Amino acid sequence: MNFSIAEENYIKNIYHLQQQSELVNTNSLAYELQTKPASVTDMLKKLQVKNLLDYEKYKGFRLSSKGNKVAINIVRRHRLWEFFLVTKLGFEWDKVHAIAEELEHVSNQELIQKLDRFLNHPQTDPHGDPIPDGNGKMPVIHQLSMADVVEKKKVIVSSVGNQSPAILELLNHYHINIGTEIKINQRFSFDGSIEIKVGKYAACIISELVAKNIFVYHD
Amino acid sequence: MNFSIAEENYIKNIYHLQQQSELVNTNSLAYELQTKPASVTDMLKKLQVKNLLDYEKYKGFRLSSKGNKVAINIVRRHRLWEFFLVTKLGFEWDKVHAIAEELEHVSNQELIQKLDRFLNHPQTDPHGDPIPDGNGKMPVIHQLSMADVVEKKKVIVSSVGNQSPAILELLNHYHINIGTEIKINQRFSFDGSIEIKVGKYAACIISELVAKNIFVYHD
DNA sequence: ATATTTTTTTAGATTTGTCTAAAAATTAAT
DNA sequence: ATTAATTTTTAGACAAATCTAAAAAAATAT
Ligand SMILES: [Mn+2]
Ligand SMILES: [Mn+2]
Ligand SMILES: [Mn+2]
Ligand SMILES: [Mn+2]
Repeated sequence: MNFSIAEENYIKNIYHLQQQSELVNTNSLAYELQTKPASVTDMLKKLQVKNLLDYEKYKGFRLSSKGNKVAINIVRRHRLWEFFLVTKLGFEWDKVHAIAEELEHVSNQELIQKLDRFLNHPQTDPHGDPIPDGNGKMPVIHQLSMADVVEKKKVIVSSVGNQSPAILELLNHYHINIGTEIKINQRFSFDGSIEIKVGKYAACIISELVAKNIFVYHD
Repeated sequence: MNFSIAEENYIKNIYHLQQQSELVNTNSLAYELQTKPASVTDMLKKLQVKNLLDYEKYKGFRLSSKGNKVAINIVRRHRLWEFFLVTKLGFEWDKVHAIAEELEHVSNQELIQKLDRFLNHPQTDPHGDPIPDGNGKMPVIHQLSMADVVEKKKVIVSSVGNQSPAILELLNHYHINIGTEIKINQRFSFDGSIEIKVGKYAACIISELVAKNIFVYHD
């Protein structure tokens, strides 16, 4: 079955919202898609008719198992293209989302299968998110963003999302490299900054933006 | 300026039809786009309003200079993606057109510029067609398909569009390789087949399909 | 020159996806 | 338990892109 770009964008965003809460509501999906609640309701009906959605008026909605499969396939395409854009074309990690948002809708099975092989079956996209395989299976990722690590944990830097000279300069200043051990001391909710301790250096604070771009191994 | 997928498909196909005849007519464009003449007329008006088209009712139409620039840009994207699909992803030359037909509409300047660099600024697509540069300049191509060579001409094989074992087996049988000198004896209009003479072997006939896939240097 | 055929355009309808404004249902507050 | 606020849905309109059927213009044939 083939879906329109609009349908695919709805499906994918429902999928993402479901990662946070079992049932999705009209307003949050409208916000996510930058559209109006009335438009969402219209589309929900169409998706329900196509058996992609479990939906009861006024009661919220969730993807059906069929809808879930479709969603994971779109996510797969999106993340593979993001990986391609960063590793092959040399894009910065923060510039690829908008482009992948378009590329994900080129839905040719063989294209994605060949792209996956060309990229050597990557496990995570440039933001550290897992790339589902052709059967929809998500790889278990041990790597995660430092912005998501709990306090008091010791971690080891596995990769850096942003390859720009600007962040590399900053990481150098913090004495952070691939393999560096970092202890998360405390997270400040005001701006999402985190106090960390790197090796034997004095504790210091990194911004939320920096934390998001440092990926670490977790035990 | 940004154009819809439908608009881009119209613009590109008008461009291609113009290569054969200065003025384009409604029916042939409708045929090319697999749509109805009435739909074409509708779109022509829209393109005229956007200054992409010189159009007078009942008198045929052609792209404006602005429309031409847009068209060449779409052609550039299409051919770069085709080149990518064949050389990087390992597609057969005859499978890439439909996919490039979709990819060409992902219109991000930086994406195309980086793709071009990644591919090492290719001059021709897998079908031997020239790839315009970022300024719309078409490279002068000395290579052309044997299906386009005039009779009595001697040529040298430069490349083969189709890399499949099936055609390679056949070319082997004809004693044709890269660098082989071929004389075009006669073209038969019934099926587009061509009688050729390869080296000192007896003259033989190749099908139009084979001829289209043999690219040659021309003096 | 008139009639016939072909090409092109118009008129009006349809599908998809969107919107605003108003109504209905649900949830929260008094 | 009413009232008020929020959320969701409906009703009706609109733009883009398409279609069919009919009218108009141009090209061709007699
Ligand atoms: Mn998208
Ligand atoms: Mn991502
Ligand atoms: Mn296209
Ligand atoms: Mn081509």
